[in-house]
Amino acid sequence: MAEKVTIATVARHARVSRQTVSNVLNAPHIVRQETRERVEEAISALGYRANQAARQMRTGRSRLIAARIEPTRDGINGSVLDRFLHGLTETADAAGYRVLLYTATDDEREITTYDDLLGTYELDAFVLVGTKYGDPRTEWLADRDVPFVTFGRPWDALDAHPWVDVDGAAGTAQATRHLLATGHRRVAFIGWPSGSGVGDDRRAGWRDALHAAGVDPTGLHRETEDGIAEGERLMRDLLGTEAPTAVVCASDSLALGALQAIRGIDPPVAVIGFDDTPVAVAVGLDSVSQPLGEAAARCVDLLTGVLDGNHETPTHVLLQPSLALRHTA
Amino acid sequence: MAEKVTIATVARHARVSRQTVSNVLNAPHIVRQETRERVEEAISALGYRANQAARQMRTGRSRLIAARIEPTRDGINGSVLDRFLHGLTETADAAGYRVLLYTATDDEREITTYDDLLGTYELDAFVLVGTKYGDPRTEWLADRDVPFVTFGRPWDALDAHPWVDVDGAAGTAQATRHLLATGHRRVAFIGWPSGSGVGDDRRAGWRDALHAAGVDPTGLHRETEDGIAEGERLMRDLLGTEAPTAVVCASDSLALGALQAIRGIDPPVAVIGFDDTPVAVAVGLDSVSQPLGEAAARCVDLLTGVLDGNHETPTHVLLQPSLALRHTA
DNA sequence: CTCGCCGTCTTGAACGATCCAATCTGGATA
DNA sequence: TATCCAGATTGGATCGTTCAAGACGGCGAG
Repeated sequence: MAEKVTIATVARHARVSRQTVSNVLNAPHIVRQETRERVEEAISALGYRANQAARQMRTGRSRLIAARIEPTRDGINGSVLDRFLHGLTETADAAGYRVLLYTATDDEREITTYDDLLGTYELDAFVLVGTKYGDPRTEWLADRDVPFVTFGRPWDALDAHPWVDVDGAAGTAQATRHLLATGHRRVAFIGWPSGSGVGDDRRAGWRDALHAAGVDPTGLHRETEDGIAEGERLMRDLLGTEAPTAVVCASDSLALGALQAIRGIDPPVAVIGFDDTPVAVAVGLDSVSQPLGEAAARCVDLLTGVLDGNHETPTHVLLQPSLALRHTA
Repeated sequence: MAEKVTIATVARHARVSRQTVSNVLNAPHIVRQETRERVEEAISALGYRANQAARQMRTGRSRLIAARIEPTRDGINGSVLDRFLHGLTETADAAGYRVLLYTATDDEREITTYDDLLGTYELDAFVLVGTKYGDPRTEWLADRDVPFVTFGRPWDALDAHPWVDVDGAAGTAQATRHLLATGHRRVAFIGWPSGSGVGDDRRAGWRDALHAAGVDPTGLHRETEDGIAEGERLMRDLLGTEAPTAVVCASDSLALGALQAIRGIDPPVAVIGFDDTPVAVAVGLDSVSQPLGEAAARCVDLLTGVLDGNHETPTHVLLQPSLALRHTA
């Protein structure tokens, strides 16, 4: 077992002082080129790697970003988080940061966890996925000047903190326009009850697209909690009245339920879901696809912007979704 | 902003020395009860938290465990990892460890990443998900005496290193027995080509269960790469010959394909998948369910056993899966 | 010629915890 | 009263890095 290679080993090897080695790493421009090259040579020859703990102790920065991994709620939508996390890890890596996972069963515990992570690990930043109106977590973090980004807009105060989001309204609008373009007029919408920012946004996209096309949306929409069974129930309900010929859903779960409700109906009712989850891919359901990798990358961009003191970076990013067309619309 | 609370602050507050505070934290039994209580009181009054970087610098241990998050291969099976990671985070947390994510596109890069993580962050251990025959990664880690556990057996040398796995053969056997018990005789199997430990294991479970029931499995099995389209193709192929009345599949992807192939056939062919992914839940597919939370917990157990020098813990854990019955069988 | 400045490099101290060896305390024993 | 001992406590050194301040030589301006 070779002994540990520290900055002192490198310094000895390159016949300079510790500080000069440190400067080569952290402020290369103040070191003369010839010296710099000698040091860099020594670094790679010895396989030196800066010890993060020691660095952290001095600078107070851990180069660690915390992200929450949730208890796989629905199962269907859980995979969105999975893809987001992967993107986050990849981009953070490239920026010299690492992603630390944490979980919590409720908001209060989550805040305790923040305290813990900050206190013992000195985390640099947090990434929150999904926030609600008046979220206590963002408030807590903001109060303490802890850098953080949310994936999802703070609907009640868009300028409260940095965020990255996908334009849900644009997604449902795009889906609706696609259906209109293929000849449908009675395009329905199955979504969530009013009050959730995300749900309202997605419904608005559908409504606006219909209005723009001169179609009256009255009677063409239903609201419910998320879930396959609920989607099926509401779709049957829609079919019972003046049946729509197509439907846009606020989630793949709802869309999957709708698909089950229309089985066997001819001509087939077109269905478009939201999130492009693996389930949608599996059953060939058309769906609005969120650019999750891109979203994760932007989260990291925003954070590094704040962390590296670059205040010129924008603090809000709204990404455009795309339509994954298969064969249900 | 209150100034930082260090071990010295606590010591002053409790009118003892730093070392005594440290002893209260790391070796409580050698401190007189009265003193200990005074120190503990000071700790909670001041909200003191041991600084991990400082501790790590002295002890060389980071209390960090690395886990890989993969690029969501299939999408369907990706969610298995998601659930596993959640369990890992939760259990590690309880044991005083944190989970750090990493990714890599290929084995070579992954090993470079190990080197990096060990060098700069001094990671305590690794959790690998899925290993192949003669995996270079496990070899590299073992060579350097880095503690690690795999979720998935090293099929070529079961004693090579600690592992946790789910008994796939038991799962397919259970599925097969269930089908036999409900009156099926011609129970087919759609799996992966020979050579993958996991695939061979799952096929063996089916075959053994048939043998035990006195059913000849000849002509009742097909092999292919994973995927929905492949599952559908092979199911049609099976139907073309002496049609089976039920089929057990090595994955939910294959099972989903099989389901599409048998649509409209009466009496319906029973289908059972493997992994109990969200897709299976969504479409009501019966599936063999792996106890992922339990598996993650056991991984942490094994690691802490090694890390805390407790050599009496077992090094292999084989868990039993269960059958999630819905309505396709 | 001297002074100050700049670029380059070096030295000592500090971050907050743990380990080690030395010291203190109080009670039992000679 | 002096001695000893075990248990509890203390101060100093240390981990590897960065920060702050200073040293050194050369150069241009006064």
